[in-house]
This record gives sequence, structure tokens and C-alpha cells, in this order.
Amino acid sequence: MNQPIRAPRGVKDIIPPDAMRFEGILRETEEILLLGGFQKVLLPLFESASLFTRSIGGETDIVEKEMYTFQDKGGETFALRPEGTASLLRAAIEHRLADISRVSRLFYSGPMFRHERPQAGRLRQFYQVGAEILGPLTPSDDVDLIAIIHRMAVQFRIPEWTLLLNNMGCPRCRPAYRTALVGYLKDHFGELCPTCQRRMGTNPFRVLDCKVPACQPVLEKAPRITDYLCDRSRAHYDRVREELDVLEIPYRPEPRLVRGLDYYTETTFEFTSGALGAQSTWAAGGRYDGLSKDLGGPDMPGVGFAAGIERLWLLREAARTLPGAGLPPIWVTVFPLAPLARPKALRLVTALREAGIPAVGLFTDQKIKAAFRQAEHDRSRFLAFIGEDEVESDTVQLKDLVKGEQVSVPLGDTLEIARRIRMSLLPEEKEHSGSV
RNA sequence: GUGAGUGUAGCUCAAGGGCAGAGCACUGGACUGUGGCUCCAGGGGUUGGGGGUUCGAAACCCCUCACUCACCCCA
Repeated sequence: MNQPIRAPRGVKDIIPPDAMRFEGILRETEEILLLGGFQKVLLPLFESASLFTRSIGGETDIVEKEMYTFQDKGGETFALRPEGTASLLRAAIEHRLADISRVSRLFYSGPMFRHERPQAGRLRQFYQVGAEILGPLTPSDDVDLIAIIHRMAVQFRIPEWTLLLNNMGCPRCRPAYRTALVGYLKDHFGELCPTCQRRMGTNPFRVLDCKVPACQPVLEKAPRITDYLCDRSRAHYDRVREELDVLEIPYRPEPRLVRGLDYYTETTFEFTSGALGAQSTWAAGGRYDGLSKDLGGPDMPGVGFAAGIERLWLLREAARTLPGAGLPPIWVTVFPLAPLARPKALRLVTALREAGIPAVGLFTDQKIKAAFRQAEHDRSRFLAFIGEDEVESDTVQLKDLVKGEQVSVPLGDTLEIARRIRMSLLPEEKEHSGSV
């Protein structure tokens, strides 16, 4: 009758102790970006829907079928953000954070929303950390950005990672390639799957991504964008490749790498891993030299990437490099053995918290055995109990549940109690270290 | 949006038309204020939901929902 309400499909609760680990991944990823000189921007979770149709492209799958759009009470159409680059560019333009005269390095993190069928490594609400470099860029900026993701692969020990690299050309050279590609596909129309036959007319570049086995022989011999690049794009691509070699970052040229967002130009890349399921990309991005101008901002190049945190979780779990859950949530459980000890227990809990010790009182009529069990369940390191004898002598029994040692300490000497607890949990920390 | 597989106790799983079970976890006791080990006892379920077939359904059929994986798409 009273059905419990469940989380929406494709939306996951991250519960203890995983939440601390998840935030650890977020933090460690952001620390790498901070080392790269990026500054954080906090962006809204929803935007005008038109921001995304203008940037990502109205005929992409993301906008066409996956976006959570809604009208607010004023009748305006908004959308939960399906990605971060559009929002960040919007904010950069709005607040004049970037222009062609100087380089800006900005990053964001948080949940993104796409209405997709959930699958391994694919959720409807998922977390991304992304970074963008805006301004007067050179191919070296593309390489620098890739080097930062490479740093993640190394530091997190991402298993079986591969960097796929391509250059999609620019508005000058892409039309010629499109003509050549469509011409070729028309010649082999009968050999293509129905989806490819349809896409040939709507979005021929996407045909290159087809995974139907029967299409593969045709696609293998299809014209490659890299053979149609104009001189500038050709030079751009060559520079990126040379500088990746200088940094000794291995990559695989992937002339068929097409990204699903229309704003990409020139350099595009994907970091994949064989250790993930079908959703093998864990970080991806590229150049988007026309985006800022398209959004009404300065005519200014940009290059960026986004990484999927849930996918990083899966990979780091496989690599056994998941961050720890940190210190136990509760360091000491204070248990009054008799009702008359409750006021003193309450006071001790409060005093310990003021001394910086995570403490809880266990106010129950259960027996002491239940207190031990509760403390174990909470991973509480200490059990402090106050019974009739302790009320009489104004002391507390402080027991280290790991070492089994127990001492009697004067109840009023909160600092001594706090010191003993801190010493056991933070053996590294020196007593009264000057700071704070 | 399409397809396949799976839904039984908090968790992992049995029972394949005839009494809904085990292990772990949980609660109590042995052990009045000292946990983990051991032993004993106990609580827990409309077998995801709804309908149908049948004397009888967890099992067979239909619908539906959820989960998982894949297609697709992407981080």
C-alpha cells in the first residue's frame, strides 16, 4: 500500500563510507588542476536551454534526446546542464573572465544530467571535473592540457589506458572533407547498415563512429579527415603530435575519432581504458575555437576536457588506488551507565567536541554490551563510560577499544581526555604543534 | 529509444507445481559495570507489484515496475 519512494532511475545515492572516498577522488583530481594553474568556478546546475542548443548543437543526441528541459513558472525554458563547457564559457563571457589578450585557465566540477538508459559507468546524474584554457592559444596549450590528464592516468594508476588523438579540421577544411566522405559513402550505400544510410544525409561524420561489424570494411577505407586538412590545421596537428612525443606521452592517431558535440574544431582526444565496460572513455575533450564567438563572446580559441568521476572510481577501484575513507567518523562514544550519569555524559560530549574530538553520547537504557556493539558499529575508537562510581568520584573510564587499555581520568580534565584520544588516532601529530 | 538476463529475509544465495529455507548480519541469554571467541534461543518474508492457469504457484502464462549488461550515446 505505502510503497517506499525510491531514488529516480539512473540516480545513485553515495552513502558512507563511499561518500568520503568519492569526495577524495574529486579532491585529488582538482588538486592536479590546481597544480596546472587552473582556478575554480562554481556554476549553476541549470541554464537557459538555448545555451546548450547553441553550443552543443541542436541536432546532437545530447540535446535532441537526453536533455532534462523544463519550463519554470515564468514560462522560460531551462535545462539541467548536460555538460560543463557551455556553462563555463557562458560565465566567462558574462563576467569578462577571458578574452583574446590573455590566457585564462578555469575549472569546474559537479553533477551533470542526461536522460540515458543507465549502464555500467553511465548514469543520469553523474559527476564531471572539467577544465578549460581560453585566450590566445597555440597547439602547445592543447598538449599542456593533455599532459594534465596524463598526470591523472599515471598518478591514479589507470589500468590499460590509451590516448586517442585526432584533428577534425576547421571551418576552412571541413566542407571539402564532408563532400569527399559523402561521395564515398554513396558509392558504398548498399554495404552500410540502415542507421549509417540515414546518417549519411543528416550527420555524415557520425557514420565513422559506427560499430556494426558489416560497416567496418567500408569505413576502414573511407576518406580520412587528416588527408583533407588545410595547411594551418595540418601544421596544428603536427605540432601537437611532435610535442606529445617530446613529453613522451604515447598516443594513437584515430582519424575516425568524432566527438558528439558540435563545437569541437582541430584537436580532439579521448582517454579510454580497457578496464571499463562498453563506456570506455574516462576523459575527453578538444579545441573549440568558434564556441566563444557563437555564444556572443569574444572571438577567442579554447581548449578543454572533462573527466567522469564515476568512471575514475571504477578504474581506481580496479587499480586499488581508491582514496581512503579518512579517519573514523566517531572517535569516542560516551555511555552513561546509569540515568543519573546522563548530565555529566552530555557535558563531556560537548566539551570534547569543543576540544576538536568527534564525540557522541549514547543515551539508551540498554546494557553495557549494547554500548560496545554500538561503538564497534560506529568504528568509534574509544568508549568512555560514567557509572554510579564515576559520578561519585567525578571521573570517567576511558577505554581504547583497539588496544583494550582502560584508564580512569578526572571528568573535569577534558584536555587530558582529548589528548589521549588524539594521540591514539593521530600518532603522527606532535602535541601542541604551534599552529591553530 | 531497442534488446537480453535477473528480481526470494538487512546481505549472499537455495528450493524448478505440494509446509519458504541456509549462511552471514541482527536481538536476547549463558556472562547484574567491560565488546570481539564459543554455545543456546529468538525476531524477521504478502517470494518486486498486478492479473491469469491450477485442488494447490516463489516456480507456468500475460502485463507492469526495478536492477544488470549490451546496442545507442558519451565522461
